[in-house]
Amino acid sequence: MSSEESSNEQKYVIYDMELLSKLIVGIGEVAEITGVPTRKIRYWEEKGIIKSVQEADGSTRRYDYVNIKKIVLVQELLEDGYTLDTAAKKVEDRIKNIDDVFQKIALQTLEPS
DNA sequence: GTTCTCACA
DNA sequence: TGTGAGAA
Repeated sequence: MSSEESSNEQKYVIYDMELLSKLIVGIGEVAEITGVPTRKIRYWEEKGIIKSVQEADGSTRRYDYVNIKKIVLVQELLEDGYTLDTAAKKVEDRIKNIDDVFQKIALQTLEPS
């Protein structure tokens, strides 16, 4: 999705957050789907910019919705010429901002004064 | 298929 | 910043 392939493609929007938050896939599938090689994913994790959730017995890395999203975002920023560190920082900031917004919304709607 | 580490670009 | 290769 480089630039302006805007109109005719109909996209599916997943709005079942409950299900979305439970999507956890292995590194192989993440690599295949996102186009980021497993080697690079491990490298990023080693750098601390993403983290995998580990099941007790298995040794294979598995990634949840948030981290898969990070992988995609970081990759886009890298393609735009950012360094890995700055890309990671921008991703963290964006996620934090979004979290803050929904935190405020949640507080306002769940605890109306 | 996955893991790690060392070395190299 | 990322890969290759070998070994487990």
